[in-house]
Amino acid sequence: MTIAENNKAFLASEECSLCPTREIALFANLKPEELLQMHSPIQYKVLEKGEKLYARNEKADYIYTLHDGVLKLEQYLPSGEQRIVRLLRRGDLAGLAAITGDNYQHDAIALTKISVCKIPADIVLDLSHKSPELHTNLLNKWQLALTTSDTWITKLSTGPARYRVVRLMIWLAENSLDEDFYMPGREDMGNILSLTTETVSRTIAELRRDGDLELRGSNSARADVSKLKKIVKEPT
Amino acid sequence: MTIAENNKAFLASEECSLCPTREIALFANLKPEELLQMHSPIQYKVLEKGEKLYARNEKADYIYTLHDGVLKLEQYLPSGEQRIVRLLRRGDLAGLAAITGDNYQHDAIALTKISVCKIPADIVLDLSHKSPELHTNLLNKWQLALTTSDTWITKLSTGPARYRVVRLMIWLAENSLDEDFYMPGREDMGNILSLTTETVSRTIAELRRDGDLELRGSNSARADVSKLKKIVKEPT
DNA sequence: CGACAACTTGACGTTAGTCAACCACGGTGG
DNA sequence: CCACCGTGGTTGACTAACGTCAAGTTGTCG
Repeated sequence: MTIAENNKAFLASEECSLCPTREIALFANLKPEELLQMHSPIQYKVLEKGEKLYARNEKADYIYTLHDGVLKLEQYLPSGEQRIVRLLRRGDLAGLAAITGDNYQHDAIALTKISVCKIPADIVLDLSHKSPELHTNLLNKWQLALTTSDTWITKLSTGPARYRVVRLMIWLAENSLDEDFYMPGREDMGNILSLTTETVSRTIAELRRDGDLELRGSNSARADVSKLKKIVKEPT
Repeated sequence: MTIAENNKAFLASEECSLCPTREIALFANLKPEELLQMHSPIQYKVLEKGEKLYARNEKADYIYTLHDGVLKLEQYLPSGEQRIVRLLRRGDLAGLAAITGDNYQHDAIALTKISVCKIPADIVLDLSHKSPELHTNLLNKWQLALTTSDTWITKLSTGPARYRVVRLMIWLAENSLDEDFYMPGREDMGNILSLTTETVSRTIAELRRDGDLELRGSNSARADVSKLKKIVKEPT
C-alpha cells in the first residue's frame, strides 16, 4: 500500500500525481493544475474478498477507480436467476451511473481483495466540464464499458457450453498481467456464462484432460491461449 | 417527411429547431445559439428494411440519431454464430464509437424502414466541449446504452426459452408507442435470445395458444403485458 | 398466379440441467 | 496436533429442454 493508508482520506492534488494507476485511469493526462482543482477528498479503500462495494438501487454518489483485484457487477431477476454482467479489473471504473445521477445498476462485489479510489461523482461531473482531457477520458471509459458489455453478450452467452467456457478462459488470460490468471469460482463462472456449476465443472475437467488448461491453486490457472483459440476458431 | 427531403443536406441551425425528435434526441435542451454553431451539414436519411447503416470495423465518422423505425446492432463470431446485441428505436443513438474515434463495433441494419440524422462525429465532439447541455445529453445516452446492454444480458440471455421470449415481448411492448408492437422475424429473435428459429416459433405458438399473445399481421403483435409479467414473476 | 422466403410442426438426438453422493481443502476448536 | 465441519468442487445417473433434420404450410411480392 504505497499511496495512502487504508481508509484514510487524502487530497487528490497531493497524491494523485503519484498514483501508479493514474496513467490508465480516469485522471490520466490531467494537467497538474487541474488535479489541484480537486480539493475535495478522495478516499483510498481496500475491500476483502466477498465485500460489497455498492448495491443496486442505492443512491449513486461515488464512482470508483479499481487499482487492484477483480470486481464483479451482478444483477438479479425476479424469477430468482442471477447474472454477472461484467468483471472489472485494474483501471476500470465502477459506478458510472453516479455521473448521470442514476442509482447504481448492479451489486458490486469483490471477487478478490481489491483496492479502489472512491471519488465523489459531483467532482468528476464538474471537472469534466472544465477539463477536455477528463471529458475525453470519461467518454473513453464509457465506450470501453459498452464494448465489453456487448462482447459479453456475443462471446460469453452464445453457443455451446464448451465454447463459452473457452472464451471466458481466453478473456481472463488476456486480461491478466502474468501468465497465471485469476479464475473465478465455478458458481461465478456459471453466472457469467449462464450455465450451472456442474456444467462448468465438467467442462473445465474436459479442458484439463485435453491438456488445454492447467489449474494452479484455488483461484488460478494457466492455459495455452493459442490452443484455446483454435477450439473456438478465433484467429491467433 | 416533414423535416427535409430524403438525402438532402441541410443546415442544422435552420431545421433542428423544428425537428420533432429533438426533445428526446441528442440535441435536446440545446440553446438556439448553440444550434447555430453547427454550421456543418447534417444529413437526413431514409433506409429501407434490410439496408445497412454502417458496418463493423468501418471507420466511424458519423453518429446517427434514429427518428423512426427499428435498427438492429449485430456482431458475428469466428465460429459462425451471430448475435443481435441491441435494438434501437426512436431517440436512440447509433454509432457512438465514432465519438471516441474507434471503428464501428457492429453491423447496423434496418429491421423496418428507418429515418435517421447523420451527424459528423467531430462536430458533436467539438460541441460537447462547449455546451454543457450536449455534454450531459451525451453521457446520458451512453449510460442508457450501457444499461440496455446489461439488461439484455440478464433478461434476454438468462433462463429457459419461454422466459426469454416472454421478456423480449415485454420489452417490445413497453417500448412501443401504441398497443400493437413491432415483432422481429423468428430468426432475428433467435439471434437476440440465443435460441434457434424453431424454438422461438414453438414458444410463440404456445403463448398464442395460452391467449397471452396475439399476432397482428406479419411483423406486429399485441399482448397483455401484465399477464406476461406474471409468467416471469415481474412486478406489474 | 407462381415462386420463394418465412414460418410451423413433427420425430428424433444431444446437450445441459437436476438430484444426489462423494471428495478435497482450509479453518476451527478441542 | 488432529478431528471435525463447512464450503466449494467433482462425478455419476437420470431427465428435461433445446437443437437438428426434414417435411409441410402460409404468406408475400413480383
